[in-house]
Amino acid sequence: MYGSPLAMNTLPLDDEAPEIEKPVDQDRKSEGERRGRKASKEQRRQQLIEATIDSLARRGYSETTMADVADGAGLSRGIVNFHFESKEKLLVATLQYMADEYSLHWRSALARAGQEPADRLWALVAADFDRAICNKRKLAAWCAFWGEAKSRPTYQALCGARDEAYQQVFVDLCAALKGEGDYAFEPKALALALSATLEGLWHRLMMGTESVTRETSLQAAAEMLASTFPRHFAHGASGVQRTIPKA
Amino acid sequence: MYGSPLAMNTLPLDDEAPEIEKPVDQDRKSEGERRGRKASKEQRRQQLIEATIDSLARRGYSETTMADVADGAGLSRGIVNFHFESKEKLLVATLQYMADEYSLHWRSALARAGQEPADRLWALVAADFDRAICNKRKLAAWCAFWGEAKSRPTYQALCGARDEAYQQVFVDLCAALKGEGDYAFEPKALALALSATLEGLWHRLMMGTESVTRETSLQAAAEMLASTFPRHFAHGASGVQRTIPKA
DNA sequence: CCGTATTGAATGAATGTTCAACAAACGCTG
DNA sequence: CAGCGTTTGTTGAACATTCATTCAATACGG
Repeated sequence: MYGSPLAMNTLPLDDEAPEIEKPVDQDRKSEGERRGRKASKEQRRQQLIEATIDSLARRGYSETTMADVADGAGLSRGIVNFHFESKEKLLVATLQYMADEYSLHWRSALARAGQEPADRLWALVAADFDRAICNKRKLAAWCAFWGEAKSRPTYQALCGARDEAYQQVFVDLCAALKGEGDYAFEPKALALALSATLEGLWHRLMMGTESVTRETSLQAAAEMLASTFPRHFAHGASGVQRTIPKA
Repeated sequence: MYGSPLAMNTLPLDDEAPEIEKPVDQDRKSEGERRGRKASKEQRRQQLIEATIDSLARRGYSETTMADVADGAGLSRGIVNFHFESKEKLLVATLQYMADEYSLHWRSALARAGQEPADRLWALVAADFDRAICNKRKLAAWCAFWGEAKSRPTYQALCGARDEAYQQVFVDLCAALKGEGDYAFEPKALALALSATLEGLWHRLMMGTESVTRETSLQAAAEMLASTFPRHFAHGASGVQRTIPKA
């Protein structure tokens, strides 16, 4: 793993106009100012991975070249083949990094949530729209990989960021809420629908068209929760008012 | 437009194991047997577009080559540049074809549905999981384009298959159902969540991992509808039992 | 026999990879 | 601490490959 920075301020959503550029430089600068020659092996790898994410976001998978990555990192052409054996390996390492970061992110959010199933579910949903994870740069990179995943087993395995473990958490939470609220749904099916909703909102967010922002996406997810679990969540514009603290 | 074949049997869902190969040959054979030399300009274009979808599904966007498309169509190398000016134009035409087909499909489903908002909403949802539209081949091709869409305005415009018109239909139906059932949700937000759910389920379906099939996806969507509109839909394994025919 | 569709080889550009040369840090010895 | 060899990181040019595009020759249909 490459020391993923998890800032994770869970709620302050604001506009994301300058998000494509800023976080990159931020990260680069803060991560040890030594650019010239020093910088450990891991730091160089990290630097190249960030440049790869940049390139993927800016030019898409098919137009991401080794030269572009190297230029983006401010290094020479041959350097990538030194730290990563090949382009393929660089891309796999990049995807691995993003998958690790995502996984760590939702697990961390879950760990910090309370014991109430409703709180935990909300924590998961909110985490998905956290700026650290959910910004145009990262979403675009994810989408670039998704596009290639079907024809590449290696990607396919890693692209299941919302993997089986994640899915199982949703199923368990849905089942718990069903018990508390006497709902009629089938937990497994509903859990699939819920996590698919988050994925779909990500997708809409990434496409960027329309006026879909992180705020409207989170609000849409909140409406869905309020409709699905009326005894646990209430409809409301900003965030979600919990209705029943205890079953 | 290229004469999209809309079979559209709305409900008979079965396993989709042989779907990747079969429909292609089916289409090709049925569309006028003349392969050798005849075949009108439009037919050749259609044939090449189908071969392009094949290649996108089989190899992904970045590995789709003109040679592969030509081979897949059983024609020579230079032929694509004759019927389409360039690779870029071929891909745009392919995406255009798929977008037209998708748009026609849901509009047609809506046209055949009754006047009841609940019926119409269900028709839209079911249409999304129709075999004609929702099979591994087409989904993989869609995903290939999605991956490149963010960095290409041309694709981005066409990739909004679930476009503003589609979204507006959802909003209107949600608003109508809200009036009928005295629900508390905000129609615009909920409509976004609903259409995102469909998109997310497509995504899951395409990734192919897990045991997500067209049946389980449709069931998940049905659970969601039943939870969201309890006065219009009932929970049930196969399909959806409508509860209130009239408001 | 004319026009049009089709072929397949040639061409040139783009790009991943290799590698010999170079430079900086490190360790060792006197 | 100075000197020196070794290891390790870095560079940029050369190379080989892949691939879209072009085009002269060809074959078919009307």
